[in-house]
Amino acid sequence: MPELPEVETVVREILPELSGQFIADIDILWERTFQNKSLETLAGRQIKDVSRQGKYIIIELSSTYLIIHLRMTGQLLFSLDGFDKKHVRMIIQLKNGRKLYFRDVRKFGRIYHVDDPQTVLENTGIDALDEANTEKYFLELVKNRKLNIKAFLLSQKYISGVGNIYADECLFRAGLHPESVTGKIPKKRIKLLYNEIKYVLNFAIDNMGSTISDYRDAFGESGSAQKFFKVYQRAGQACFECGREIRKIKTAGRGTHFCAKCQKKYV
DNA sequence: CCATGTACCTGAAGGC
DNA sequence: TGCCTTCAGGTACATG
Repeated sequence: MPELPEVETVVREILPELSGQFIADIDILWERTFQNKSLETLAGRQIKDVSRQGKYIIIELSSTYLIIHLRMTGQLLFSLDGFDKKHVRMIIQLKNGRKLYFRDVRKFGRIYHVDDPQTVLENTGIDALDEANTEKYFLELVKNRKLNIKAFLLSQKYISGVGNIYADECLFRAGLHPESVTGKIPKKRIKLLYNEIKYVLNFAIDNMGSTISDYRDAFGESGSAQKFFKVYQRAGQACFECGREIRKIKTAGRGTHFCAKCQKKYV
């Protein structure tokens, strides 16, 4: 479920709440959620920082790390009045008495305990919104690749953070057909795509992410960026630009929404 | 290198 | 009502 804007929203919310606090204990309610690759204990450690790379949340502790991936239905939530504990897979208890709940209906999400973040992040590309993802860098990544552009965006090894919703929205705005061959797209249009990626992700962050069904922020609130989708989940409806019916196909194993008139296919 | 299918899981929605 | 299929903000892995 959550892509870069949703993860960023959660990180911004939990950073001030967790920073400087100490972990008292953890409860594991579904074994596979917690992937322990460290010999260090967690109890008693202080939280130094909370950051993000792509869709990974990185919690830096004194000399060790917790790295969280929400996958499809994961939620990181502080307990609130009327909090539904159903589907809670892990609980991080703080010494100040607060608890951070990891709720995850489909059980795909993971919390890794590692001493070196690279053991989890080694195959993850530069974050799409990182300053290091410059236009020049992006043009180099795209060069000579033969996979289709939707698969390129969904892969996390080139740039990270873009998922199925925002890939479709970015491609629409850039006027690019999702099955275009990456290396065959004119430079000018790649530059346009580069700018749309930054725009779409930042716009979604400004709107606290998108909520389709499961996504909630750390305080249980929905996002609102879904109100502005131009193609995602609009199959059969009229394109806002030209009126043609939005189509849905399967690309790179995922449902893919696009306008055949507005999005040009380069092969 | 790239495409496709499967696996991991639960639940909602649609067809009959 | 119920049974069956398909689909879902993700990713790892196996196979041509």
